[in-house]
Amino acid sequence: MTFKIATWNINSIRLRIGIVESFLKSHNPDILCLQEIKCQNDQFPAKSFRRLGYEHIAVHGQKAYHGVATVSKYPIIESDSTDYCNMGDTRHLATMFKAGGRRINLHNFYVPAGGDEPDPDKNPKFDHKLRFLNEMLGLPSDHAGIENIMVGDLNIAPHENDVWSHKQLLKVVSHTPVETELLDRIRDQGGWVDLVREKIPVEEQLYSWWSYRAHDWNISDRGRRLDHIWSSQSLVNSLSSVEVLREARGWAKPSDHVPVISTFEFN
DNA sequence: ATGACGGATCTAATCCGA
Repeated sequence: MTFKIATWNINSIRLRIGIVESFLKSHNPDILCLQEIKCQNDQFPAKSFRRLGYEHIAVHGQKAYHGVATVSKYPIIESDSTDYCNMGDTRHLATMFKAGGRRINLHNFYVPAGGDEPDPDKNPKFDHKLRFLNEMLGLPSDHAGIENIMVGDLNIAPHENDVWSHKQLLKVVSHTPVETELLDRIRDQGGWVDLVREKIPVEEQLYSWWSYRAHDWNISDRGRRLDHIWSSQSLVNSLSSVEVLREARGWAKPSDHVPVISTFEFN
């Protein structure tokens, strides 16, 4: 039984449903987790997904900002969202799947970006980001017989080779030590494994986001790896491949993020 | 200075992203 899971910060699902459809046709994931859908639940283009065989849909949207959705070819046994920081915003969606004898809970996250100034006393957005991450510290990868996968836009590039210039980004939100160390603690305390770096050596530069503001994103290549797929240690042996779809940044009217894909083989 | 842009909304000018 194959579980091919993709995550993609789409930056408006209504604007980009066309490239999402072509991505689904060309790469055929079983499950797609979206962030920044930027619409309310009843505005989500569910019919487009159903037409392509994604009959199981969980949406947690809001007007204009944020919003996460998980669409699947496999049945979603249950879904649930947690309101991190009690802000009433839509940044988390958990969906439960059965895979053979396993029960797998898939977390779809959109962690706050954190604004410009990396100082929680001066910048409430950075304070929000740190409080959100601190609440994620309690999240176990393996609990009561349920194995977990975590995907999404975590808005942190943890390693030196996850950014185009480690030195130049040390004081830039997304790569400051307070953020990267907190993300390491979330991973280690929860027993999570960074699946993308299991397959693509940390010595290689790897990005999943490039700014819209660059003159030529591909030539300047000043990217960051903000989008992640983690799982419990118990699922690592079932991981067959990962892919970061860099080419998607060059598609017509692209998102500034590209899909990140992991494939599991369960027996 | 990566930031020389691109979303959604109160369709004009503003807020937001990272």
